[in-house]
Amino acid sequence: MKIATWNVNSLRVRLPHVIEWLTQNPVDVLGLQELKLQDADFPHEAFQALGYHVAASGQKTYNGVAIVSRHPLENVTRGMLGYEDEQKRVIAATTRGVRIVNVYVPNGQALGTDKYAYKLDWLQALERYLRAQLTAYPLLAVTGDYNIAPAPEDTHDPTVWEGGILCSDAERERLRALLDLGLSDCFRLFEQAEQSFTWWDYRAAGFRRNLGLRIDHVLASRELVANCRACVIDTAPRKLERPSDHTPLIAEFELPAA
DNA sequence: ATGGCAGACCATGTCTGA
Repeated sequence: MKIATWNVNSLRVRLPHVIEWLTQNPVDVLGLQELKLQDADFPHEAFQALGYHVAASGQKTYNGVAIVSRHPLENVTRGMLGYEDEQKRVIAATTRGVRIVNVYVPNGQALGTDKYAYKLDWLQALERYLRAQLTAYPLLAVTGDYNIAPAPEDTHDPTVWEGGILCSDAERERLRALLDLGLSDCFRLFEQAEQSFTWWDYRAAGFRRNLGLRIDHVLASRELVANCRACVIDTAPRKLERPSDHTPLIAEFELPAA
């Protein structure tokens, strides 16, 4: 079972890329973030035509998440129970016995801002939410744009990023708390090339110069991670005309017989 | 030292992103 994540930065603009990518990479599950469109405008037909099922939670202009799945989606939920939030950042569903939680973690803008406080509060709510999800669903994958680089080596230049937004101690502690629930960062289960990133700034030729960050992750529960066979970044879509600033990350699992 | 690009919106500038 292949489970992928991709922040598309406007599904309206990126739909051709997503459809082409799914055609070339027929993953079982794809978590999308930053749809930037309302549910009424979600392009269901394009995914149906490829044989995919979709559950979405969108809003106008900002945020928005969806789960695209080759197999039917069950027990779809939107948002985090007990955490009121106008911003559409969480969607979850079960497919083939695996619980998928797909998240778009707040950016946080800058340390000390209201948005930063919201990010830290939101991450605490995510911890509570995932603790409950793990209890109910031992086979759990959490896909998403976490907007946190876990360690200095997940930035192109620690002297630029360390201590700042996406790399502050408080953010990393919140991510660590998620891992401490019994989740693993699938990417680091395997030997990887140095300077491996999932996001590059549009400005200053960031991608060409590989000035990136690794901020998109697939976390897997103990029961699921035992069956993880690979985790790779696909930089191909970042090379296309009018790309998203993020590129897909794919984790592959050998599932125990149902 | 700063901004640099991209997307959305009752747009011709402003907000947000990371």
